Amino acid sequence: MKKFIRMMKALSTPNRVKMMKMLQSRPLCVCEIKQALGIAQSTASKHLKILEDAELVRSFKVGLWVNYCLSDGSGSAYSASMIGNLKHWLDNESEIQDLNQRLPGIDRHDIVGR
Amino acid sequence: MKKFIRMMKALSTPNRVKMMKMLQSRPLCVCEIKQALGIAQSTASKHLKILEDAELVRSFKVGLWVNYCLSDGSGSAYSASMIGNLKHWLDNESEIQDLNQRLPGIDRHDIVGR
DNA sequence: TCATCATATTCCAATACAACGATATAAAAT
DNA sequence: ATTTTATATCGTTGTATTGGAATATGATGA
Repeated sequence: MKKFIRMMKALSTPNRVKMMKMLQSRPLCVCEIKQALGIAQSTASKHLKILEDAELVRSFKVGLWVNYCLSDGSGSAYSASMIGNLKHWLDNESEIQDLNQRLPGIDRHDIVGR
Repeated sequence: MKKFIRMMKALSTPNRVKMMKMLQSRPLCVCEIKQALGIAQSTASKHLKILEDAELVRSFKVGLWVNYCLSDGSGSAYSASMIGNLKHWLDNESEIQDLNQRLPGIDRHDIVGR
């Protein structure tokens, strides 16, 4: 039950759902996500940790960057199912379409400081 | 997006998830649910309203009682999917098994006052 | 009409959560 | 070694949520 609740809570906030939708396009680092959503870096980092704890996302370091990508779902049947559902859900939402449009123009190398 | 978030929030709390699992067995009135979960009547009523707003549950009056049952999902694709998933999810959880065991012994006619 | 019963609503306290700024950590580059 | 860069963590603040007690609503029955 705790795992299930953790997953549902993780996906109960627009910014975290948006992160999931963005990660469907490609792996992203924290600063790219912060940039795309217009939130503080600390906020982005904390949200990603919550998604990771829910096994919805995994991370791996590449030099200074930490890349986040969708989990393969092997850790939790609930998460696997939601990851799959989200692939085709919410695509018609203008908030998501706007994001998908901006995302290709966002590159970690172009992002200034904090 | 708002509908989706509303549904996820609705299912982000153990007591509301338990209500969904109980309603898989049979329609229940507020006092039966309050009894099964050991919570205040006002709390049960409020939770059920949240589930109803998320289109996970619907209600109909039968005399003084208000029966709650699972929604048929026609109102929201997200809710329909989650209602379906919940049918086979969480059945192994001891919290849910305990509930299912107690549920047959709970009858609205035997529940005293507030 | 008045009392009763099940439910809904309101009010309040306690807790949880999202967001930010500031600081700490850790890996590269100089 | 020191500085720079990306990320993580900490502390705080405002807001949302949960839960219960008290009260209101609405239907039924005497």
